[in-house]
Amino acid sequence: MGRGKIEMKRIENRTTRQVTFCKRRAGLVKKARELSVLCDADVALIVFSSSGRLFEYAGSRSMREIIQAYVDAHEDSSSLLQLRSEEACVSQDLRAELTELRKEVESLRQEKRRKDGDIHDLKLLSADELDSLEGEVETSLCSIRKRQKQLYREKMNETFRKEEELRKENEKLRKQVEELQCARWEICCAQGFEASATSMCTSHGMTSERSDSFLDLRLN
Amino acid sequence: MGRGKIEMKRIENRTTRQVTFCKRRAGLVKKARELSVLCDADVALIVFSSSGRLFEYAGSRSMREIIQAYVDAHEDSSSLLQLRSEEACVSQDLRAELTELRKEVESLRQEKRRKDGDIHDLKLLSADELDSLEGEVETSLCSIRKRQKQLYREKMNETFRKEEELRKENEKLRKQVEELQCARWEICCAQGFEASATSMCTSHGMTSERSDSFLDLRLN
DNA sequence: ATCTATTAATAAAA
DNA sequence: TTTTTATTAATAGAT
Repeated sequence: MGRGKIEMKRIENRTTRQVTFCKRRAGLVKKARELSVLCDADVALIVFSSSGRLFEYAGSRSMREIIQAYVDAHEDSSSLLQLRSEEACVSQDLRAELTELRKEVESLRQEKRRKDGDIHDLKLLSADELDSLEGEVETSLCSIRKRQKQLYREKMNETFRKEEELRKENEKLRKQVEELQCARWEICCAQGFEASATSMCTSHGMTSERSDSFLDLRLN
Repeated sequence: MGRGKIEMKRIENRTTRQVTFCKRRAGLVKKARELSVLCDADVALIVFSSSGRLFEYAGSRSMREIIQAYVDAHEDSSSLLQLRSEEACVSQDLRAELTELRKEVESLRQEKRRKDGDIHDLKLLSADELDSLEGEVETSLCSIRKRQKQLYREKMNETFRKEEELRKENEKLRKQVEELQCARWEICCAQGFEASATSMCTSHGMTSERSDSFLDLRLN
């Protein structure tokens, strides 16, 4: 990407090297930031120019935190690094908790990655370890499906219960309606059969069909 | 640079984010190496994926040396006053980290319990959440089984390779034996056929069967 | 993992 | 230095 390719070796011309350093350093920092933002990653970049000038970038967390995390990940070499400021400022028990928590988070994350089937972590396992992991995950899957079924049953039961409730209520309402209609019918009878029955029914918006079947029921 | 621009914010789709992370991490490391080589710079790059996996690159010098140089550069350039405020910040940072870690441990533990199929935790999930959990665990199981098969194939290939090696060695040895026996036979011939052939063969513990087939081969 | 249409980075020149 | 511009490189989305 440029007016021509360049060989991947130290640029001999001092000026060209300096210019390239400036441009590429800026590009590298930009890319580091993009990785951090797009992928929610912690990125730390330290660059010393050939003349010894320091440039740095830290995304998501502070440089100190990221370096600390790096050191934690290489526990055995931690003594080689001096992080005196931490020693000076944090009380003993707080630091102990921090160490414990870091360890636990690391171990939980690793276990999570394995259970998530991350290929990089699975590659660290032997055939036997893989088998037992498979067993664990299978068991989990069974439990999850069992719970799904249980939840499904619960919901169905709930639905049935509601249905039954509604059915009973319907029945009750139907009876009330019937009783009320019956009462009204009797009033009709009391006022005289031939003249008033049809006028009452039609004046309350009943269809002649509905009215007929009602009459059928009452008269049979 | 791709089939379209992308917004510079966290990629929400988990799969896309992971793929992008892989690609861009590789790109970033490549660029870091190029800067280091072309411009003779010391470059240190530390990347933690969102799942906590560590990736690193150190050019020109070791990571430890570059980090040490970084720490030294900060110590040298800070006055007493600046150092104090920095330390105060560091202490703040640690407290914040502690809080974050506690939260993360709790959330990882809960997720673990869910993935382990703990009924109490599963009961907190809705049907939809259960479905997506089921999907995740199924996918994990597939990955684990894929890795099992891969490992199995690798082992088989190794076995085949060894077998082939042994077969070839056997062949070579068989030829050596044949040549030696042939040479011995010629000596026998030179000493006279009828009298000495049988006595020589039997005197070196050959079974008559093996001896016969050998004679057959040589005489046909 | 591999491919390819696009965008992004940058080498050289100004 | 910074800007411009011709080229190469990186990579998003698809497969």
